[in-house]
Amino acid sequence: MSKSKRLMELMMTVNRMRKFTVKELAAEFNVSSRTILRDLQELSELGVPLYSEVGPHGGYQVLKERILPPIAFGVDEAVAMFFASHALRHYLSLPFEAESSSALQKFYFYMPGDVRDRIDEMKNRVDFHAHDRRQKVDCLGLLLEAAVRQRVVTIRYGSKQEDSERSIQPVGIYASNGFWYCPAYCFLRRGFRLFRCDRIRSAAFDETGIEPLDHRHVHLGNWEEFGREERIDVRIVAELSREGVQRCQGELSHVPFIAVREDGSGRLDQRVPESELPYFAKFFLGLGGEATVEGPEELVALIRKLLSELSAKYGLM
Amino acid sequence: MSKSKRLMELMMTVNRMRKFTVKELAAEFNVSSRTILRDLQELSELGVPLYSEVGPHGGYQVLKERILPPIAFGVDEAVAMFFASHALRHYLSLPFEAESSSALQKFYFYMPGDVRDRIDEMKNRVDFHAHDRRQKVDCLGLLLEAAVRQRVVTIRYGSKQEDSERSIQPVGIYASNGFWYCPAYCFLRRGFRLFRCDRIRSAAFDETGIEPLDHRHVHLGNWEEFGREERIDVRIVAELSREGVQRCQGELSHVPFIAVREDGSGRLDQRVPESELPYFAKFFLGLGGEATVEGPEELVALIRKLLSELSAKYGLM
DNA sequence: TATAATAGTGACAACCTCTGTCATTATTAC
DNA sequence: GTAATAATGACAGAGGTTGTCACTATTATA
Repeated sequence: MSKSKRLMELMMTVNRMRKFTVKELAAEFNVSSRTILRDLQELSELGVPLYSEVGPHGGYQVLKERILPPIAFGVDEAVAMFFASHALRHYLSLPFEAESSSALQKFYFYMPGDVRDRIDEMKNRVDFHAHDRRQKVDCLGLLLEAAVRQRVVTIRYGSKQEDSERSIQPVGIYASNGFWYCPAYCFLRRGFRLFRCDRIRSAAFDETGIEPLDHRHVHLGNWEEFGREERIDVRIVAELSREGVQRCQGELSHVPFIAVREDGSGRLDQRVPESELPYFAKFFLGLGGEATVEGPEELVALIRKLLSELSAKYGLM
Repeated sequence: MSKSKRLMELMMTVNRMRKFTVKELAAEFNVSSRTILRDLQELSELGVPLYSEVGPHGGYQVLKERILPPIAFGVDEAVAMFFASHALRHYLSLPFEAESSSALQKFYFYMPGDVRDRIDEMKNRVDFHAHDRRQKVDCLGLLLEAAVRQRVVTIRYGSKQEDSERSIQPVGIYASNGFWYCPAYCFLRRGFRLFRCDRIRSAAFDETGIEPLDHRHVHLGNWEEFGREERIDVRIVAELSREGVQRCQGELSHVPFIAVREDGSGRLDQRVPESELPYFAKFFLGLGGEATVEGPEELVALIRKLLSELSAKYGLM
């Protein structure tokens, strides 16, 4: 094998292995230890961050900075990755320690000229928005670590009514609509609940010895299925104007079932958990004249109640 | 310079240059043409997709698949890029032709073992949500191309009231809240307007010969500043409950100015364009009892009007 | 049709780099 | 102390690399 090829393969090999000795590599590549030593020095000069320790159980290591081997990317692929990563700048807080901007700069810098040109062209023309939030969330890394390692976390949580202390076992974290959310098993409520990370005032791994539950099979994709047996559905029916249809499609978090007519108006007919009726009452109120709720009766009653409260507040009755 | 180093640099060089001849490279690297030919063949064997043409104006080219040279990434950097790109799967439509998933697979495949482990651990535990939408948008690529190349596009647009045909010159496109938006200069209204891409029923480059305007200085970051001279601000003041504060922070698209008190309640005091008062009237109505609007008088009047309409509709008066 | 520009191949000798071996030093765990 | 490991230097020989030259093939252009 020629030296150049050996160097390339060596680069990949040392990246694959956490730890290795010169002897091992010499055996693997069928060359002498002396040669491997010289090769490793050359890799070092090429930028691979090697670190060595002498003595028994010593050996070589690659430091946490790894070399990504040469990868063939199509222009569009590289561009897509670039803008996806670029979108992370909208997040004030990320669960990763490193700033993604450094990775982005490297990526950009090493890109072939025409890809870079393409990116430059598009730089101010494409974006994946996220709501910009001022609030910084410090606990993301801890929550993620807890989710990965199945650990219990004690948090102080500011819910709608008041602050409370509780122990949770996170399922994971996700960003949505500019906020970070953490679904977790709540030992207080004995069930899965959704927490908003910016309302977590403080968080730390549990020290009181609460035994973690085995929730390795629960993840972001399926946690909602667990512990929701008490859910009762009611059927909402509402008549929507053209604008009402558009706002429902835009603002409801789950894609609503709406039969849309030729002229753009439509009719919503959807089952929702009974517990969410207060939310929908306010939602349809916010649509003003664009929506007319026909059922269920409880929902209409809630809307009437809100209406009279508001009428009183604004001096109409 | 040693052969290995020359090969590495050669790889970067050919990636940087669109087109090149053997002679040029020979001059640049101070070696003979024969050597460069041998090197290029070796690069070819290593996977760089080279293509050559003989004759005058011939030469070498690298095909559109480019080789990304070795890059040193920290674990966190690679992880961040991975998840950012992973988030693109939420988008049914993207302005890039390539599927980002192919890039992601390559990226993942070539990653050092421990980085891959780290990603696997986190795979179902971190996510950047985007509202999942059923609608597919076909015109994204065209709009983006038009924005980059300063071209005029003729669209059929379904606005709040009705469908209409108009010529626009896109500024760019961005995804927000699950929808794609396209700010553009509208030749019909003679000003910049925001279009929602899924409401663009059809789009094509203009054929009627409308002269594009020079809007190269207008981009996603500043387009709102152009052509908004008629804007009149009014000052909204509202008292908010704890929940009201949270909903305002979550749902208003611009970060609102809210003075938050110890107990979580707060007071909003913000200037907004007068034209948006109808929107805010409905918004505050949707907050129900969590908000009490104190001013301006026009806003309160709008709310009262909505209230009495709704009261009539729901049989309260 | 001739000419020039380009890629591509083969051969060969000179040169230089790479490789293995050996000797040696330094460090550290056990 | 001993064994395991990295690190360095010297040297000779093997083998790879390079430049030159001669030649072929293709193609745009005058």
